[in-house]
Amino acid sequence: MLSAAPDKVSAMTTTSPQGRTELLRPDGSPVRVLVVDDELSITELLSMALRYEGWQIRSAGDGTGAVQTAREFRPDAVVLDMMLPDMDGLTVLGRLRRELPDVPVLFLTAKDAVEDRIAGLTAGGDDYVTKPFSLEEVVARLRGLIRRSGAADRRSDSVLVVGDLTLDEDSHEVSRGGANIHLTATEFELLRFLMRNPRRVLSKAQILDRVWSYDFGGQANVVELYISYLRRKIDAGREPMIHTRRGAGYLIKPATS
Amino acid sequence: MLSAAPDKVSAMTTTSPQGRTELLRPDGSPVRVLVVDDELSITELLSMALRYEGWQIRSAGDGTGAVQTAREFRPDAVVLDMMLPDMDGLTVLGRLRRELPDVPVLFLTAKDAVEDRIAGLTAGGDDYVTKPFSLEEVVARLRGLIRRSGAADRRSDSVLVVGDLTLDEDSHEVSRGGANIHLTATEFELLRFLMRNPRRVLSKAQILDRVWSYDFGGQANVVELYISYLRRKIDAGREPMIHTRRGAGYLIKPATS
DNA sequence: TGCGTTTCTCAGGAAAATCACAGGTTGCCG
DNA sequence: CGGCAACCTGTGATTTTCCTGAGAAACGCA
Repeated sequence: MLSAAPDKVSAMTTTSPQGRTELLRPDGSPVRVLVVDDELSITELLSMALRYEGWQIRSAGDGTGAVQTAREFRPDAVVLDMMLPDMDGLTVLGRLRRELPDVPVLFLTAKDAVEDRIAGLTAGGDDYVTKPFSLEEVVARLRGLIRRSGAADRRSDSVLVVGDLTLDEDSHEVSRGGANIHLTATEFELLRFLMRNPRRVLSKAQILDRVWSYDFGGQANVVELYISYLRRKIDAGREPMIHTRRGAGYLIKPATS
Repeated sequence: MLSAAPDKVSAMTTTSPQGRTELLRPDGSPVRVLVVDDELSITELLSMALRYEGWQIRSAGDGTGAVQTAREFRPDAVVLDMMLPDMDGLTVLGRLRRELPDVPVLFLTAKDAVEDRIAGLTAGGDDYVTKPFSLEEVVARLRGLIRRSGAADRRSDSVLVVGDLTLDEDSHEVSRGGANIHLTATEFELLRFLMRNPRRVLSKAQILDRVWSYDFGGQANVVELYISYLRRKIDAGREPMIHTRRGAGYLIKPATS
């Protein structure tokens, strides 16, 4: 096997004018991701979200198609549903690996299947999320996988910084002005979403769509509630960083400005 | 390097951004490992895990293939199942040795295999693990073999340190703040895995995949249980180093922070 | 074989997180 | 300034996640 894999992604990053951090391949071309799921609604949802990340997406509805597409598309990462109509998830994995030995895979599994036997899936550096998932979660995991699969440089990529607020995606640690802040899982994901889009107004609908699972059926005011929680922990006493744009949404920005 | 011992690996190490220590060959190229087993699922699993260590992997399904591959791949270490379809383990070993006199070999044996026969073999600096194995165990043994086969410097590499907690991979000694701590085999492997990934959240699935045998079919809460055991021994009374990230996993970090 | 150790299952309970609900507050408009 | 819509947040019920004691089974060793 050739070591200098031509399709390897280095953890090169660039920051777009909007302040969004994007992953790019060494030659500056967009990252390529293959999405495999038999439910069209899922592939559509994922494709849209991942395209929004600036990535190039292809999708397949079964194992055969996945392998075929992988062969010519040569993705940098694969999102793979474990429940496919034509073949077992592990079989697909094996065939994918024959085409692309080093490609990282993000598995999608049913919630109750986790206990059964996901043996060894995360051992090779791969990862998984359970259905129903939130888009932020999928994107975050994918970014992690891609980052780690490339040249293992750039640790700073796992840390988001806005003003004196920092969020470490590896250790899940958040601090403002040096002081550690404990966040719950949902608070963490919400803050991550805000911080990945600094100085940009995010509507409640957008937030709901990205941070909460796609099957969330609750009241829209959970967003208000969690923004409230975050403020208590992030802005408590200090100059506020989380701002409300009445009728539009919320945004985060450095305190001093 | 070309003249003296072209395939020799010095125990040169480098520390990746994540804090993981990697083995490298003197010229900076990745370590090469040949995996030999007739069960495809085993070679796949091992290849995945070892590749994740940053090593270059080739695999073979029988003795003939192993010798052939070894000839041109010239690995720095070999993982060799003693039960191969075409020839006896000892025969394979002999032929391998003719190709690569100094390469260290990690034997895979069935649990009930005659142990004394293996014991004789490992006298030459080789090592073995019994099936079913845990990936952490295989990786650790391989690292040891490779480290020892190279220039015999850097034994300090076998000691992991996080804060005032130290773990010696060679002697299996663990101590915190000078005080010796006795751990069982499983506790030791779990702690080693945590300490090899300090300040990094490790999910229960990840831990299960690396620390427990690949055929473990039990409840995922063994991880919780062993974390509990470790805390009793490591953190007892002291400032805790093992932390729970609810809904995400566990991580270890120095107490003072 | 027998005994101490280790591994693991099971289950109860504690703690934490999530979210609905509802009343209070704020900003905006005429 | 009044009224309305949008937003904020206290309270508590429900659910999820985690911790740990007790004991059974497997193991290791003499």
